[in-house]
Amino acid sequence: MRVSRAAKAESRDRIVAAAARRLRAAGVEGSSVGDMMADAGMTHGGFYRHFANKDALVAAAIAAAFAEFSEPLAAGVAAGEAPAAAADFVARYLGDGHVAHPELGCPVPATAADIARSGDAARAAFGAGATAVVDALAAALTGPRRRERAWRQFAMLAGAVLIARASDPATAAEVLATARRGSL
Amino acid sequence: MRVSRAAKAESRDRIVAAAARRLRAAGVEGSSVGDMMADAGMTHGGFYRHFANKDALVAAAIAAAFAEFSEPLAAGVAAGEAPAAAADFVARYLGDGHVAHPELGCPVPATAADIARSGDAARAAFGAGATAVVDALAAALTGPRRRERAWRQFAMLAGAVLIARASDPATAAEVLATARRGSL
DNA sequence: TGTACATCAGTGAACGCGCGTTCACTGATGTAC
DNA sequence: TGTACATCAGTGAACGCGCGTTCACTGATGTAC
Repeated sequence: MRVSRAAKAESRDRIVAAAARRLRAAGVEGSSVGDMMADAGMTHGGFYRHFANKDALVAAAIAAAFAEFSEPLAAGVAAGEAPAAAADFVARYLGDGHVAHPELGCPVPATAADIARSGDAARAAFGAGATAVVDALAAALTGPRRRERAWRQFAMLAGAVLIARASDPATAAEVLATARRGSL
Repeated sequence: MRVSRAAKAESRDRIVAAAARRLRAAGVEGSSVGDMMADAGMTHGGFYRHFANKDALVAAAIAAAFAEFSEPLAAGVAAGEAPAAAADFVARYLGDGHVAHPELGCPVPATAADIARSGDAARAAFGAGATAVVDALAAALTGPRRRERAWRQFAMLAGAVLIARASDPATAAEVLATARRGSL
């Protein structure tokens, strides 16, 4: 049963969106092609009409995950409200909801270690996504070396959430409270 | 062919050491029990004489990896040379060698996302390891809120290396150079 | 200290299972006239 | 605009493979006397 070009494009979007969520929750090796296709409402056999292999989907999903997660920040910056958007981004990043729900969160703590073991396409998408976040954060800063300070802040946020998710509750609470108190 | 108690303890140490390296290089799901046993010079069947299951080995290996990686820092602090030891630790952390060789590096960027999906034992070992690093870094600082500043610095280091490993070369170079210039 | 036997560390085959990928098939869509 | 045919999105079975774990077996170690 062939499907229209528009329907195919919608299928692809659903696969990428499903993958973007599942990859953040379960990791690259913990997310099977069959799982992600089922999340998108299809069976696994049709996968290769859309992607050459699993790696290609991972690369597309990483780009989509960055775009989705940083959309409010990017929109605020585009609207000329960079400082408020950046403050909201930091508060959201260090919030309990973000720590508890990696599937909707930043791709850095959720997927970076897996992407480090992936191909060039996924790494390029990852680098571009991280750079876009830092560009937006830098737009909210004033004074010298804004871009450098944005990079260090983003690295600190990602490291804090990464450590919190992997630690016992007491350690997680300590690193998060500390990060919230001093967001650089 | 039964083996002496001392030989069994040595076998266990070899398994844990092999796992500590392979888990950092390949991740939890990318490191099979058979691979790690082969690294330790044994076949996979004997594994369950030492550990109840793969999760138990992961927890032991995380503790060993933290101890191995932070040993120079801990030794320097114990010798009363905390500031020099902390400076060496930061330089080593952000060095090209550490970025290129996760198998001998900090467990945070290499394994945290996997440990976040593991059981309580692995998370407890992870939290204890991270806390020990921060305790040692705090010993090198002066002034108020030393422990908080040590946590933020460690989170920034881990985030920077995590992002660098997962990004294209240009982005990796930028985040590393930035982290080196401002280590908080 | 010497002997007889129970224990158990390590081996290698086997288990059920899920993985990424391939393929024959279907029928609706796209295209050529 | 209508028709005939080629295309191809999606299905579901199948492939070879590696996974975590179990188990019967071995022979050296540990223990009881």
